[in-house]
Amino acid sequence: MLTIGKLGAATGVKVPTIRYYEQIGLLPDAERSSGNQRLYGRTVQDRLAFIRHARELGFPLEAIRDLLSLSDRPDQSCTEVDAIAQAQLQAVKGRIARLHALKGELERMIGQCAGGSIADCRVIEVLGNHLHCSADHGRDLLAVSE
Amino acid sequence: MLTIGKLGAATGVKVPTIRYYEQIGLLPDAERSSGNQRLYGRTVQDRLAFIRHARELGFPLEAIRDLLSLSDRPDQSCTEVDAIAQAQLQAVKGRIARLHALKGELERMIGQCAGGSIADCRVIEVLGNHLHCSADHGRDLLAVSE
DNA sequence: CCTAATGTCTCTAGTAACTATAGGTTCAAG
DNA sequence: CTTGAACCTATAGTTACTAGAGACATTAGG
Repeated sequence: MLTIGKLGAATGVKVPTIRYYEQIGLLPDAERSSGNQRLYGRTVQDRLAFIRHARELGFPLEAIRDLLSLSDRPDQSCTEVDAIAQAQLQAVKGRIARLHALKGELERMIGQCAGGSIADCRVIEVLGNHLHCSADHGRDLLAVSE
Repeated sequence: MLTIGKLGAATGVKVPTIRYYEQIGLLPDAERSSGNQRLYGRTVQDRLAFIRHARELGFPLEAIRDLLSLSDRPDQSCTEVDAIAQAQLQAVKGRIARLHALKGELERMIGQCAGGSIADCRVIEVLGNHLHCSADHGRDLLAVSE
């Protein structure tokens, strides 16, 4: 059995975050030692590793809650799980494309900045102009959960 | 001159968000009509469009504040400008790298989810297993602020 | 065994960046 | 001139944590 600190070290999740996950019901209420300290077994460690990993991949906690409840009913189709992952992938692809465009603008700005004033800087103009922008202005799935 | 609703429609920013941006000083205090309603001109519209796009790209409001300060003071010395731009460029590069790793991970997960039942679905297993993961666990993949 | 350091406990409050609600005012169409 | 949409302020709620205070538990060294 691990204390909360050991569990945090083992999974890379901070101690207050573990307590927070318990509080919102993402982890079960922990067993307690004689001195009222939380104790964790392998099951909870695996569950927390899953949460950690899913969070790193940008899944919001509610999506993770869904995934965890789905995995408790392993006979159902994984279409729903796949859909969540697909949505995340689309959002990520869009972000990469837009960040590449911005990277180019910043690099050009830094180059131009070598000798002059920034009056010529086009970064703000470009970002402010829809015509120069490849973004789809629909809802950004990742924007919510960061 | 646009009302706040028209401005929101023109830029894709919700009305309460515009008022919030004014409140935190990201937008200037708006002109008011005789009936105390906010009125906006082209300058503020451009500024808000810039904020919208920068937010889509994941920049925190404080970074956007920095970027805007460049356009607010176009005579600013190039040294300071260069430092801010370089910092933003580094942030963008880091985000691209992490998003790229994330993209690969999601694609692999989806590839392994062949549409069967959850019992066979690799997505959940992959998410729980660090050994299948190429992500850098030292840092939050999606962390926005550097 | 005692002590000091570290770890853990609960609770509250703070953060970013909004979003929603309540209760009132103004504007534009019919 | 009325009606309904859009606007106003102010407050509170959201997500996913993070930080702090003050008290109890555990562990390593002497």
